[in-house]
Amino acid sequence: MARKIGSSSEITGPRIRDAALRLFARHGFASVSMRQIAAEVGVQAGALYLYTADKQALLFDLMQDHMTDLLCALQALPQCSDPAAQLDQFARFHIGYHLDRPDAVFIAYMELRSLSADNFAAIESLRRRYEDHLQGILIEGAAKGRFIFGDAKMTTLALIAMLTGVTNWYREGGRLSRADVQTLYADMALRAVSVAIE
Amino acid sequence: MARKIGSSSEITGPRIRDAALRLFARHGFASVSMRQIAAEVGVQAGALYLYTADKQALLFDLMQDHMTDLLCALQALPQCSDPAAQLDQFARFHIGYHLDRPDAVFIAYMELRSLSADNFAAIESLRRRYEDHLQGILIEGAAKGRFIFGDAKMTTLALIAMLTGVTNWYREGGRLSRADVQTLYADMALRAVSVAIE
DNA sequence: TCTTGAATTGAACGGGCATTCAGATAAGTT
DNA sequence: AACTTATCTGAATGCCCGTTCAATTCAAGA
Repeated sequence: MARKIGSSSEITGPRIRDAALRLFARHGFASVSMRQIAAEVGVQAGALYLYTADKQALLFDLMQDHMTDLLCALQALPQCSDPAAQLDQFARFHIGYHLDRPDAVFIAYMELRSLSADNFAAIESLRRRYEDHLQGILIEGAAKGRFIFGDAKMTTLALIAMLTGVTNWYREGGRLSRADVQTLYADMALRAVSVAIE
Repeated sequence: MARKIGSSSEITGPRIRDAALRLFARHGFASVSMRQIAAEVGVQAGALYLYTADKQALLFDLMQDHMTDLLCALQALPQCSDPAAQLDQFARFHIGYHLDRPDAVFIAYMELRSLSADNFAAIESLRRRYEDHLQGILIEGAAKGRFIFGDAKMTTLALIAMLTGVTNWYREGGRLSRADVQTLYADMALRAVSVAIE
């Protein structure tokens, strides 16, 4: 037997990417074999190579799409001029976006070292753009005298690490709701740069 | 040829653990082969099994020793009663300890999913004890009216994620000194729970 | 209905994997 | 110097890896 009934690239392609995303997130890129991904989709390993050049490209595409989508969604946020409102919005956005895509986020932070040098550089530059957005908010807030903090770059990285950490423990249906978590993290971020809350 | 000149378990044992620590941190547990570790030490792969039951035990021992040492060092800190001083001390300790052992820390946070179920539970329980220490400081500070925050458990995890994030970017000899970084992170932690700085 | 090309199989390739173990050699002890 | 024991080799075992490709079958347009 060869071509399967009901088969089409519009179905198999996304199914491969979904399976790879889930398996990479759960077990790690290096531990997942092409055969495992294929089995999840219900095809033979060879069929994967109609949809990706190789395993590395599969990982890179997943990461690049995630980062691109993230930057797009960030761009689409409504503008506001008050620094505290901007930081609050950023924190809520980051938490919400990350809680919606736990697997993609996990991969984007854990599998950087599985990328080839070129691919790593490409992803790092996208990530850098995201960080720069937050850093811009912090610097503007400091210039306007609304924020106080020690070092803009370090504070940026510390805040992003803090916010991203939510994916390590948050589970749907737990003690705290999504909105609770967004508020609590946003408030912590604001206080961390000396904005009084309540 | 068989036994090598100058060979002894007191030398080879630690060298194997050092090599494994460095290689696991750099390339990931799943990507590192026993042959690579052996080559780093200058010995054949079979010799590793005089020092570890298998590859999984090698990882587990590294992680367990790291967590045990961390808890020991935490215990050894001088006691103080002021909540703000306690949090400041904890933040400085965490940053300093983690900057001293980047490889061990990296493995302890990245390779949890490479552990067997039993080993994972053991490491998680050690990590839980560390988190509980910080949570105790936060709860006591809130009870004394010195700290304000939304939720103790969540704040604990957020602070630890923020502090641990330092290992992602700090490099010896960079723009900020070790002491700078400790001060900046400690101040952010304090502000995040509403303690006024300066 | 026939033809074309998209989709997939299944086998094969060369290689690396963790782990085991009999045999060999050096270190240490008497 | 002789003996014991700790240490290590090197080959072997059985398995899984990523990737390729000729052959095959289905879908869809003419």
